[in-house]
Order: sequence, then C-alpha cells, then structure tokens
Amino acid sequence: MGRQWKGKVIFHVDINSFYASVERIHDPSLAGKPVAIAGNPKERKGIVVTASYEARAYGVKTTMPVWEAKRKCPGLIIRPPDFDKYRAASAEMFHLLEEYTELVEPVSIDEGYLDMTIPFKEGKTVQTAYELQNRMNRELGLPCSIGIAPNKFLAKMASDMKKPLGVTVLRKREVPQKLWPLPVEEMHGIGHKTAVKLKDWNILTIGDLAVFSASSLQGRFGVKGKKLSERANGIDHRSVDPEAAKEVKSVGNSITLSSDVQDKEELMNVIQTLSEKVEIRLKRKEVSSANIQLMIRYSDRQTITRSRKLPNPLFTGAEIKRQAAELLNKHWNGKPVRLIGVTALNVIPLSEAYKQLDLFSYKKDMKEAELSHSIAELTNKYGDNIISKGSSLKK
DNA sequence: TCTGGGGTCCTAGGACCC
DNA sequence: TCTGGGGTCCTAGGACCC
Repeated sequence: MGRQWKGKVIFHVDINSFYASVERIHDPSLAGKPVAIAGNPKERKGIVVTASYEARAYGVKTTMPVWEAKRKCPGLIIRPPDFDKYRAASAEMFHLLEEYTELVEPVSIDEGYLDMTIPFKEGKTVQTAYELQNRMNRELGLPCSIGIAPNKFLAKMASDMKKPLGVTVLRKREVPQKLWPLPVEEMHGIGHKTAVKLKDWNILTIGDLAVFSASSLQGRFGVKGKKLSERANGIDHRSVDPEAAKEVKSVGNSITLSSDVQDKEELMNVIQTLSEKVEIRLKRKEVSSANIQLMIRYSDRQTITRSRKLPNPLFTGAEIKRQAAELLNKHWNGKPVRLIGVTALNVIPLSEAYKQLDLFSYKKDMKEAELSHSIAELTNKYGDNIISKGSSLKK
C-alpha cells in the first residue's frame, strides 16, 4: 500500500462531550451515566452546556433548560462547570497532538486541526488516527472523533459524521455521495437564519447548495455566499495556522444577573467586578486595549452594545471601570437589566501599547495615583527605555 | 415555567477628508 | 439654483461557533 493521498492530509480532532468527559476523569463514578454540565437554575443560568451521550439518548441537548432536561431524563446527574479543570485537560490534549506534528491549530478548548501532510509521506494515515484516538482515551481519558480529509472544512465535516469515537475519512471524490445528502444546516458555517433563507430558494441539502450558481449565491449572501458555494463543493484553501488562536482580538466578561436589576448603584458594582476580571485576564495574556465596550441585555432580551475608542490604552481595572461606567450613564435607558458585560476590544500586545502611549495626554487623562501605579508596573516589566521617550514623566 | 458565556467575522451607515 | 466619487475610520448589530 503506497501513498494514496495526492494533496494535503488534514486531521480534525474533536473531543466528545468535552466538559462531561473531563468530569468523568475526576469522578469515575460518572462513567456510563447520563451527565449534564449546567449552571444553577435558581440563578437563571440553568441551561445544559454539555451532555454525555447517555444523556443525549434521552433527548437532552445543549442550551436546554435544566428543568426540561430533568423531565426528559429523570436520572440526569448535573455538575456545575469548572473551567480551570477544562483548561488543564485542554492543555494536555494539545500537548499530545503536538507529538504528531508541529502544525496544530487550536480552534476551541476541545478541538483542533492538524496538518499531517509531512508526517504521512510514508502512508499509514488511518492507522495513525486510530493510534492517536487510543492514546487520547488511555492516557488522558478523553474520547475523541477524528476527521481525515484534504482540507479543513472537509476534515471538520468528517469528524462530525461519526460520534463518539469515530475515525472518518472524507475524500474529495466522496463529496457527492457523503456530503451532498446532508441538510444545509449541518454544514459548518450555516446556522438557523441562513438555513431559513436558503429554504426560500429551495436549497435544502448541501447538494442543492453545490449545484446552485456561485454568482447568484454571492449576490444574495456576499462574501459568505461565495464561501458557501465553495465549501459545498469541497473546496477550502485555508491552511492550518498554529499561530491563529494566539492572536486574541478581544477579552470580555459578562454575567446574567440572578434577577433583573434596575438600581444603578448595583449595576455599577457589577461593572466594577467585571472590569477587575477583565484586567486580570488582559494581564495574563499580556495585552492592553484602548477600546472598551459595555453590553446591556434588558428583560425582553433586547441587547445593545456601546463602545468608545480612546486615545490611550488602559492598564487597570479602575480605568476600565470608569469607561464602562461612563457608557452606562450615557446609554442605559433605565429599564431592568438582565445581563451586563464589559469587553476590551482591539487588544494589542503590552509592548506595543507602551509604544503607542501618548504620554502627554495620558498623564492629563489619569488620576495621579493611578498614573504612578501604571508607570511603576510598566517600568517594572519593560524597563526605563519605554518611559524615557516621554520626558515629561521623568522627575 | 425557556434561552450562558466566551469569542470571531461581516455588514452597513455616518463622519470626515480630498 | 440641490449635491460627485473615492477612501478610511468608527460604531452598532447580527450571524455563527463551541
């Protein structure tokens, strides 16, 4: 058996019901039982985030309210999410994947693409996928499905075809037979809204989409239409980029309040807490932002976002909070609030943020105490060379 | 007795400039 | 005496994904 792969060989690795699987590692008594990870229903966060396959057999689905899930599956075991645990398991998973190739692109906490073209000069593709799957299971306790295809899109669709614990090959020439019969909403990139619009055009399956003229799709759906047409025909030129996930664009924290809040002071307190969380996470990622966004969801679920670009990057929770508070003062309509969120947009690496600092206006904008606090931190981290160009700050 | 929280990308309109 | 045509930046909202 020689080499049978003409183009690239891409793996898509997807952990099966990731959160539930991680909980099972820490509590083996959960094995084989219907488990759901969900928030506390009393705090209105009682929706299923992940369900084990045993729970899914009862009809328990992601985003289903807990009371409904329990009605469908009375023996359902509910666990609250524990993201520290999940992040740790995720790190182990990507470690293992990197043993197979340097070209690993994480897409989310529990899935990633591997460009296996080079490792497969010698063949043995499918065997290696099974070996990887077995190791994930044995060494990490993480069951996964693997899709193997000549590009990312087809690999993703392939890994979806057999869950849990599948290894599925999807060759380009198999697209008409294996991909086209699927309903459009199963295509990665097509959600509910687009599926409804496509139905108006009598496009029900991926095959319908594939034969529809690319130009008319582009006319109706713009950039997305062109992409849909390509994908339906199994075309995807994106490469596996290990750096992609590292370039964060925004960092935010939001919370659905346990009951609607109309008291401004209370809202300000929440904003304070959220801003501090954002500060911590920005620091951990060594980034900063000059664009703060406030999100408000009212009781009727109407959601607004308001943001403002600032002349200088922000470095402390207090600064972030001040911006978010200003946005609340200006844009809140006074009606009861269900959710509130604070996000740092357009984040940039700290080293760049310092270069961009317009120290003259920076000083003017800030309270003296905050200023010295920030500068002390900057100097501590980056040394005097950053500060030296702002001579006005030198004592 | 409904619908979390973390993101990315795209679009569209208005301001502003030449 | 009635309103061009590009371009860029900013903001808000929406669709989608896990």
